[in-house]
Amino acid sequence: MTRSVRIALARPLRRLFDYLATDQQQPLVAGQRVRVPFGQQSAIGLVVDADAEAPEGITLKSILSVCEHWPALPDETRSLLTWASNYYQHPLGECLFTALPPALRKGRPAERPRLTQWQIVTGATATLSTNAVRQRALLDWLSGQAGARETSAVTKAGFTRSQLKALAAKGLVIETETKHQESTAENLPSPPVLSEAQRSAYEQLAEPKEGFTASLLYGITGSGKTEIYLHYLRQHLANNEQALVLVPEINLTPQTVKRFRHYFGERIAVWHSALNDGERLDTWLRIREGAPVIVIGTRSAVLLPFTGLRTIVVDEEHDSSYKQGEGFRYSGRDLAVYRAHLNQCPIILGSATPSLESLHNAASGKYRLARLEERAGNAAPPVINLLDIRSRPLEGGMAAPTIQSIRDCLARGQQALVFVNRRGFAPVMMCFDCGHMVECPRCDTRLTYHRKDRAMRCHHCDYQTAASAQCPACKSDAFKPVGQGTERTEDILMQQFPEVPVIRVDRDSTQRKGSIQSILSTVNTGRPCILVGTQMLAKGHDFPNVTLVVVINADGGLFSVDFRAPEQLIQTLLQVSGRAGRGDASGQVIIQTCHSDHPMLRQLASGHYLPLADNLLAERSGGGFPPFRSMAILRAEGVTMEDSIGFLDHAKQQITDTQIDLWGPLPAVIARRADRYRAQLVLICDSRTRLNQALKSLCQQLDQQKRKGSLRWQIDVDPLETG
DNA sequence: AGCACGCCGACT
DNA sequence: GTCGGCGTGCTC
Repeated sequence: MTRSVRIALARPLRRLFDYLATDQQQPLVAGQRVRVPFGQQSAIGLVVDADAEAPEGITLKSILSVCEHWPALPDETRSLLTWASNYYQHPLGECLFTALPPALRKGRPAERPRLTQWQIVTGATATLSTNAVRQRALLDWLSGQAGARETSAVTKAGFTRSQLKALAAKGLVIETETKHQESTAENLPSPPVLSEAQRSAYEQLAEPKEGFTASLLYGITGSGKTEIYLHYLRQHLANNEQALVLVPEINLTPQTVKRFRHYFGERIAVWHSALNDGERLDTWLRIREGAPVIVIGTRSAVLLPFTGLRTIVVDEEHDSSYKQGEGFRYSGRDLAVYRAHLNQCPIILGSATPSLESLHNAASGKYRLARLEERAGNAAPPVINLLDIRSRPLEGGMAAPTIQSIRDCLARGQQALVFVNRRGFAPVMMCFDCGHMVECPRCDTRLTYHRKDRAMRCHHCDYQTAASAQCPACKSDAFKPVGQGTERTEDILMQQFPEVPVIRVDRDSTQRKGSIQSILSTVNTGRPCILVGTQMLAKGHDFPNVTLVVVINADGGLFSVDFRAPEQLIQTLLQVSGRAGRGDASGQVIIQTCHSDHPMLRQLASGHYLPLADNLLAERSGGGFPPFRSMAILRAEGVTMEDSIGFLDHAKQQITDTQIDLWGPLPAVIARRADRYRAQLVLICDSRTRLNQALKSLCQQLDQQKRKGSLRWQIDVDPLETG
């Protein structure tokens, strides 16, 4: 019986490949990177099993080379991904490779990029030409620095690599290489003192000596959860141990990092999508080497190669950005819980509006619950008012009492925040004579209007076209945008309040003007102003002088087809309400609605999340939805709807377990996207294990069967969106 | 995913 | 008569 090496490749294939190890090579171990021949080319592979039984009837090829003599992926990370591959039914190779930084995926050496420093050459005589303005400035800046500075420090000061190179060529500065070293014993301040309420919540958290324990930290907005995390890390993390702090994309701001650096200095490592390949490789290897880092990162940080992970924190655990929306559709939060389990270490899940999943786990005793229901400092909880806007005239989406409240707020010298709940809402172009709306030629969507560049765009594909002044159907001039996009509201506010700045914060305005920080500099002065915006305003940012929050339209999520919509609506409304009155002045919230008698909204006005969540959980239980049952969706996308539905019907027949309920197949809510027709089959089951088994065998069968090449399918386990 | 092989339209 | 379109099949 011959032996072979089983290898995973970064290909969307639900299978592994076997190779022969050459004699002169050292014995391989799982997790090692190798280069192997694959088809007509070569590829980087990861060893999954170094001593497998060779398959019969195939002539195996030999491994070409070994990238390094140690496993790039440590055992624990590999276990995590192997589990995830099985749980999410995603090919193992693709799962393993998403945990490698791009440089290592491409076969680059696993070495930390050189750390170069630059310093002035004393006594250099070369002269700079008078037009070398930036080089002159750089030279001045460098001579003002004590000793050599790293390249990153130079670029942070506003200079460029090419300016450095130019000065080096003239012999005016010199480049030196230094070694990476973990800084030792910095003199760092103790975390801020905890309040009575914070201390009591802190004491309810599990301690590391208890092994794997998940704690759900329910702390209302403004209660100071971050201070609790800081204390916990300081108290329980030894100097040689690693920790992971997951945060939603939007919350990973320079301020957040600065706050952690203040208390943990150079131990803090940051991981997010904006890092370049060099930075990714450097941070990744630092973690792989076992440096005692505290990583603050977004979703993908849960896949980093820790070897001494002892504490995990997931902040805003309910946040939907923890779920990857395509490809390897993992939940960063759920993988974090599994990872804590693998490491037998504690995990803290924090939120002001915990997910129903986590609350359910707390209720069933799987998680322990720590409650923090007092705001830090002097801040009182905001008062929430429902304003019924039925048969009230609106201007830019706002009723007269709303505008009056904004006026009063500004008159008191305070700031107002106007939140446009635009989930599924955008300004579309409509003809007021014939009612014509412009649709995307490739999708079942309407084009949205963007005033900045007078363009109409599809939010679901890359289609765009110039906006016309007349209705394309009847040539009427009454062709205008309708809806309550932020732009319309901004207009009206500027008309009504010409004396104060109106600051719009949404994806458009932040992309155009750079960082959200610069946009918010006006807000930070504390002077009266109005913030108008979408989701972005609801989380993360602290606006001490905002005392009034207006929600333009709360009703979007009340009657949605998506079973998660009510939960998301409540979470968003409470999160945005939490922006009001975080300083000394108390806050007020106005929620405009056409359903002020809706029980859910009435309960929301009391400001308490947990009773609301209980009711929502009861509804989920009654309807047989998650978290009481497990759900997965099989999605298909083909050239015609018949192809997609036909494929799903066929798949449906292959699911033999009668304990699995099958809903559909049905066309997706947006049935046509980029000229492809989408449909889905929902699978739901009491037992997660049974569902997993069924999905596994379904995948196997579907992989084997021939089908139209144009048909694509995918599985989404624990889907967030069921449209 | 990539790549090759394989059959049908507009071009030097 | 060829170049190239992308449908189909294979990769240890």
